[in-house]
This record gives sequence, structure tokens and C-alpha cells, in this order.
Amino acid sequence: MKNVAEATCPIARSVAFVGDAWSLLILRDASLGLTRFDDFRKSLGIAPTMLTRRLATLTEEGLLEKRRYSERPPRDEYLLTGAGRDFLPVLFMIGDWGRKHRGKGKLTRFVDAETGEEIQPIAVDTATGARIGTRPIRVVAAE
Amino acid sequence: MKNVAEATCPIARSVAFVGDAWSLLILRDASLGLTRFDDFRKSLGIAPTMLTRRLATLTEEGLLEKRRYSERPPRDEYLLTGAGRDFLPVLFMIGDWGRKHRGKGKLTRFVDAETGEEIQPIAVDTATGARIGTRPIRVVAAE
DNA sequence: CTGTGTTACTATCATTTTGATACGAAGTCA
DNA sequence: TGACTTCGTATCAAAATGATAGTAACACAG
Repeated sequence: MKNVAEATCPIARSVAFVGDAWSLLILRDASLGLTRFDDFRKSLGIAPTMLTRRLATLTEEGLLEKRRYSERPPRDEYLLTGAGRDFLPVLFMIGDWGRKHRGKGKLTRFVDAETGEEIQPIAVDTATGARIGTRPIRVVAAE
Repeated sequence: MKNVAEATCPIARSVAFVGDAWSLLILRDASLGLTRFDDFRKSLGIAPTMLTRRLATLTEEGLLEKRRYSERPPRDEYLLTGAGRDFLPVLFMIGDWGRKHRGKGKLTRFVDAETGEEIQPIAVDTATGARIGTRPIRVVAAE
């Protein structure tokens, strides 16, 4: 995948780091409150080698933060950083796509904790107020 | 990665198909108007074997559609389907994250074709009107 | 203290995926 | 005829993945 991280396209920049399935699922679980190695492992059914690597890169890349929650025995947990929390909208849009286009059968639902209503995400351009994808786009190369 | 596609989580369902870097970048290019094998290959610097495979799965999964645009010589192009176009909000949120958190140096900008203004995407819950991530979420298992 | 359990890993290694390079097929164009 | 274009396939080395087993460092019950 080489030098995609140095592309001028912001999508490519992101994809270089979070463009793999396990990272996305780890971020999902972290967003839903999981913090510990074994919690992630059980939730995902991931091999521990993979999980170690993914947690390490997500930590290096500043999406997760490793914090010692017990000195004896030494135990660490992984917490979302600001950058990690900022990823939540991406996950919700991915989930929304999945519900629409891969939504056969029973699905987990994400609801607002206060109202109890299912969250219905849309992406909007704050500049025009229009929904993303409803107006033509132009690409402007880095100046 | 096994049976993630059968998970009850809509995010996992999506991730099973589009949770890899090349697919995301192909969808980006397709969203920006590319349609042909060689266009994708040159834009991405991807090995042709990879590109063939990715285009095939994206087509099987209903995100792209193969269409013959010339009979002699036989030439095919790949067009976004409805499901593929519905993926655009995901790409924009990914791009927005990249701009915020991986945005050092010059970046390509995406602007509204009419106003010329840079698109500033946000994800909002239509139910509450609040920005995604600003209110606590609860997960409800598939019933 | 001994044995069992918990948490967070590392080691090993077969299998799978990737990616680079070369080549092919089916034409066009000069 | 020969060069060029477009859309791939063939081959194969290198890298990533994933299953399984083992380790380290402790707690806690008896």
C-alpha cells in the first residue's frame, strides 16, 4: 500500500491508517465502551497476535491511548483519544450504509440514550445545508 | 475475517465488504468520475491483479456495475450503482477525519460545483438533530 | 504454599493475500 | 506492417493473516 499516507487526498490519508477491517471494528468496540484486550478479543474473535498489532498501530497513530489501570498486577487498558472519538461519525455512516444495503435479518440498533429512538445519521454539507451526494462536486488539486 | 458479514451489527456487515483500503480508494475514484480499468490503475498505482479482483468483488457486491461501452474493440467500464453512490457520505466523513487529523501539508479540496465553496461535512442524527457523537449512545441487541 | 483462574500478551508456523513484472488478446490508427 | 491502446491474465516471491500453544505476573481459595 506504500505511500498512500503521503497523498494529497484527505481520504487517502485516512485510509492508509484505518483502511482495514479489524481497525474499524476495534474502533467501533472502543466507541461502545470496550477498553481491555480480552474484551476486544472476545467481542471480535480476533487472533491475539492481530489484536496486539492493531492496538499498537492505533495507539501509535493517536486514535487510542494506553493507560495502566492496575500496577499490581500490571494491567493496561485502551481508551479512545480525541482523534479516536472523532472517528465515530465515520462508523455511523458505515453502519447506516450497512443497514440500507446489507440489512437482511435482525440487526443491532444504536439508539439515543435519552430519547431511546434509533439514531438516523445523515451527512450534510454545512456550507450549503444540502445532503452529501445530492449536489455535484468538483475536485480542486492541492495548490 | 470469516463470518463478520453475518454479524448483527450493521457496521460489521459493511466492513466485511468495504473494509479494505483499495476498495475505498476505488469507490472514491469512481465517485469522482473514473470508470475505466486503466484510469483506476494509473490513479491508484495498484497492481492489475489487485484491481481486477477488487473491481470484480465490488461488482459482485453491487457497488459497481460493469457496462460495455464499445463492442469493437470490446471495452468495459465500471459505473457506480445506487448502493455505490450511497457510499459517498462515508467517503466524505473519512476525508473530513483525514483533514482534521492527518492534514499536514497541501491537501486536495472537494468543493461544491455551484458555489465553489469547500464542502464541510458533518454527520447529524435526524431524530434529535444533534451532531453524531455529542450525545450518549446505547446499543440494543437484535430482538 | 499449591493449585486454579485471570489478564495480557508473545512464539511459531501453515495458509492466504499482496504486489511486481511479464505477457496476451483484441482491436485501432498511420 | 508495426506501433499503440485498453483490459486484462500468469507467474511467483514477499508479506500479512490467523490458529494454536505457551508465557508472565499476579490473585485468591483451600
